[in-house]
Amino acid sequence: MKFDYDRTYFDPKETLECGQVFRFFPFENGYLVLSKDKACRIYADEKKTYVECGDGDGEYFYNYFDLSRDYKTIVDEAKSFNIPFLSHAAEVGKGIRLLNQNEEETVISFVVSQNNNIPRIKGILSRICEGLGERKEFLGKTFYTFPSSARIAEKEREYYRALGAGYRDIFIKETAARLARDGVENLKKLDGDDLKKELLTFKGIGEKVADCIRLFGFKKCDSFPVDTWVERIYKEDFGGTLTDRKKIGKYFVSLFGEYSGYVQQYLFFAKRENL
DNA sequence: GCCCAGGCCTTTC
DNA sequence: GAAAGGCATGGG
Repeated sequence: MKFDYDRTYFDPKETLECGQVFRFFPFENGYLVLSKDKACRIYADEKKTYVECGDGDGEYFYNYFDLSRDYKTIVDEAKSFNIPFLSHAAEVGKGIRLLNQNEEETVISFVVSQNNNIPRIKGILSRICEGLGERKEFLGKTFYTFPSSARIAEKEREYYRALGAGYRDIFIKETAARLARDGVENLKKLDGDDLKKELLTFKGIGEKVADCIRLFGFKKCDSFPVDTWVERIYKEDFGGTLTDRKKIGKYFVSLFGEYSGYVQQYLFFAKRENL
């Protein structure tokens, strides 16, 4: 099946390239996007963005791309802070949408992300899926599903080392083991503060990764992950003087409240794309 | 060879 | 509680 949406507030490149997701690839005139065990094709013309997926997956991807939310309000709200760089970032990134990603896939993905670059993160996750996921086809193209936590936990750390995960090998295995043992449902029940506390008890999950997981995997929008790019934005574009990343994050959340996650994405995208 | 990447853990003070 | 060192790997 296929559906379309006004491109103004839903742009494929902006949504996929703003650092929230790693399993997507150039495909024809757009992208192939993989989530959990599903795939879709996404592309755009001047006016509209199109999503093509399996007949039973329309609702899944409508929700995945967060299409029931009004992003005009969010962009206007971001601009209303009257911060020049933010107003600019919200304008050039107004086609960004915060995805509703699978929780367990998000946890593992951001454990892999620490002290790492995006192309390499994508490669490691691809190889995990190729090795442990289920082989499927979509539009004549082979893809692999994201494996269950139990499946990931079965392998020894050396397996992930051989995939190029480096010292994160043990974090991947142990995090998956705990997710498989405890179940993700328990995490879903927690409120934002308790969720973060719980995430911080996982080895390999610190402040920044916990913020990414609670934002991208659990839609806690009062999150402002601070990585090297955000630290740069804070210093160069906000004239900030704090050096502690935790304090920088608190500062931004106190400023942007429930819009923090969206604002963070606009800023990150604009900075990284040098727009 | 260098420095950096959506950082975190352990040790030490 | 803060600061410093170590950590795997690949891209630029």
